[in-house]
This record gives sequence, C-alpha cells and structure tokens, in this order.
Amino acid sequence: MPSESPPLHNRIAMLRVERGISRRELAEALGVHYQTVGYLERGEYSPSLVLALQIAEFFAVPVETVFSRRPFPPLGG
Amino acid sequence: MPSESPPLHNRIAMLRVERGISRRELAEALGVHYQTVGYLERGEYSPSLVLALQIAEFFAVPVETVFSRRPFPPLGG
DNA sequence: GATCAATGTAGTAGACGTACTACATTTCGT
DNA sequence: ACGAAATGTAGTACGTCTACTACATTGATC
Repeated sequence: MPSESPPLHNRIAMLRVERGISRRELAEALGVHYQTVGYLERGEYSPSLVLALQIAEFFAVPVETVFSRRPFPPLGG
Repeated sequence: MPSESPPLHNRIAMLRVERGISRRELAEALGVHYQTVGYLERGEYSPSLVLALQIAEFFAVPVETVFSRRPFPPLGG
C-alpha cells in the first residue's frame, strides 16, 4: 500500500462530481489510468506536478484550488 | 541521467536570484538537498507536487508563476 | 435477483524524484 | 594568483508515482 508522507489534500472528487463525470472519463481526459484518479481522490498518494497542472488546467482553476497541504475548509462553513 | 518526459519549465533560478539567495539557502528553506534545487533549476526533472507547493509558497506566488508546461516568455518581451 | 456502471482493494513492475557523496568547474573578493 | 563560495557533473540507493490486471463491493435499473 502506498505510504503516507506529507499528507496532501485535494478536491478532485468534488470538482469531478461537480462536472458530473466519472473517474474513467476524467482519467481519459487526463491521459492517465483510471485507477490513478482513484488513488489521487482517496489521497493515497500525491500526483506528479505535471499531472497536477493538467488536472488544474482541466478544471480551469489554479493548482492551489485543487491541491493544498492544509485541509480544505468544509463547503458548509 | 534523469530523462526527459513531458518537459516542464520553471522560474526557480529567476525567483531565487531575484531574492538574492543561493541554492543552498533555498534548499535549506525548503528542507531539501541542495543538489535537488540544482536539478530543478536545470530542468533535469520535475519536482513532486508537494515540493512545488512549498516552492511557490516560499516565493509567495501561485504555482503557475513558478512552473509551466509551456515555456515562459522572456522577460524582455 | 441479475446485470451493469462506478468505485474500492490487491499486487506486480517500471519510471521518476530525492538524498547523498565526491569531485570538477566557475565566479568573485582580496 | 589564491581561496572560498556557488554551481555543475557523476553515480548509488531508495521510496513514490503510475500503469496495468484482476477481482470485490456497492447502487441503480430492469
């Protein structure tokens, strides 16, 4: 199992569901394996910077909107 | 030698020199080996996302200001 | 309740990122 | 010209990222 180094938080699942697409569809759009998206969403490991840039670009948001070293505040603040 | 996958461009050297600090100093501030900074500046490989976030945070700029999959336009445009 | 899509789990394998050591080269102050 | 600091090059080692295959689980639909 992929271990836990510095924990990284992300909003991939949120953004993806917001767009109404499946993991497989996102994976295809990104050109990665669909399991890779699963691993990322579950936070089992951090993506490479290149993949992170692709993801942010796909969702048309800054990298910091998708990934953060600090936990994201809940939407219902 | 680290190979060349999808080429990634960065402005680490620029930002660092702008701050007037050495690679060793930057490396210490980031908590990485000073050779790692050298590799990154020369574009020999891309940093992990976590390191990229640290670097952007250190320079107080968005990740996209430091790293890009497209070449940065020359300052003297 | 059988089926299908979406997601989770498990395991192998290869490429990449980082640490680290050592030495060469360049640059700069004096 | 000398020494010191900064940078570049070379090589090893190890952990993480990603691909991929296969199977289990869940949820919806018929």
